[in-house]
Amino acid sequence: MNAPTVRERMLRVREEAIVDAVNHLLVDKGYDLMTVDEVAAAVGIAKASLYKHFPSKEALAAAAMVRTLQRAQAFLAQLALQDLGAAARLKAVVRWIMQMQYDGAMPSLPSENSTLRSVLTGDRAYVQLLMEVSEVLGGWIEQAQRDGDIDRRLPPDVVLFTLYARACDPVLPILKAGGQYEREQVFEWLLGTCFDGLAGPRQG
Amino acid sequence: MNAPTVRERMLRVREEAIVDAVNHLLVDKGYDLMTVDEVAAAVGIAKASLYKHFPSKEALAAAAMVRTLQRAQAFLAQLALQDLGAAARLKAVVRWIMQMQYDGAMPSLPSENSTLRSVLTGDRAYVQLLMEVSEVLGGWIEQAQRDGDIDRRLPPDVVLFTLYARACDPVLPILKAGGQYEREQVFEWLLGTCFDGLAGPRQG
DNA sequence: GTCTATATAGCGATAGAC
DNA sequence: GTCTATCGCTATATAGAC
Repeated sequence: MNAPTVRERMLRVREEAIVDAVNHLLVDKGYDLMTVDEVAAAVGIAKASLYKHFPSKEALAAAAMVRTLQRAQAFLAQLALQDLGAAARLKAVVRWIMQMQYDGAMPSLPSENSTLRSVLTGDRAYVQLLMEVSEVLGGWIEQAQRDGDIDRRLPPDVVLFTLYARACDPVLPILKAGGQYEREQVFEWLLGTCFDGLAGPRQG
Repeated sequence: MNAPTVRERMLRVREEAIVDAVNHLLVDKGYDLMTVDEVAAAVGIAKASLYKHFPSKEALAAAAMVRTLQRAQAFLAQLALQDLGAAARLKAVVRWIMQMQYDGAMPSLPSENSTLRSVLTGDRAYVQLLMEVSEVLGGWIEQAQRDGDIDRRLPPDVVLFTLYARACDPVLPILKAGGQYEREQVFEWLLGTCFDGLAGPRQG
């Protein structure tokens, strides 16, 4: 690979700006309610110009979600370097998800039957990344079960789905919208209900 | 009130059929992807006839969600007659939600920023019912906290939102779609993660 | 109250000039 | 690659006959 030309760098910057706008709109309105006109307006270019960069609305959304997954992957890699137990790593992941969502930096994962879901399952890069991330998390889950920090009777994939579901939990946005609790306090409560349940820790 | 005429009864039956079809489509595709044409086709009447019964797509969805809430309310009333502790009642409610969803009888509650949410918050009957249901659940939650079955440090509304969120948890449909676990087994796992967390019960 | 046919509008995507 | 202008389709909602 040669060094990128000025032209290529400008293109890359422009496309980053597009993905930023898409990301913001996905957070704000979700895939179905987001329009390509809005994306173009947010970036400050004409709609037709958008289509020179990305071939479809689906590709726009996929690009944003792929970038989110890449950031998640980077966070996992950084976590893996630290001297932490498996359960502590999993909790850090959930906390990271909540922080990203609270700060409006991460779109909700698509629930079943959504348009976005079918878009993403058709995107090779996204599926590949999701598999890699799941691989890493799966290893930590099994380790946490051996450590006795996660219920050994739960199949690892059930645990994995439950963790992923934190990325589309409506409780966080509701509590944020309510505005009567502190950010960190909300994180503590939701981390608690996730790992210790509504009953709370038994030996505290 | 006089006794209903034959005409009124036929009207009511027809509208029940419409709400049934809407309910089914809401479960299947969600509000945004459901079209009024589909509803009409499912009922077997023309679209224009639908609009004689309900003034808009929004009203259709609201009617279906109101009926769901009425059924929830009836279940709560029945539960209140039984000799159960507060925590046991709350678990029964969560189990009921999961059963309804598993059997395709209950649409997912709308997450934040969805079209359906703004539709429902604008519907007086729905909001009123939701308040009544929340009142009952709120009482049980506080009792369960006094009993020590739910973490006393959690604000009751955080607990309430967490329970409501079980009605739009993607983990249940994913596990159902996977098809590799038994229905009752899935309920046990999800009930467990809800009340005892991923860590599981500590003194079991 | 049911139908057929149509109005109206929004949105994804494209044509074609520059 | 950027723009303006427009196509083509779909979906909500309505008109008007019966």
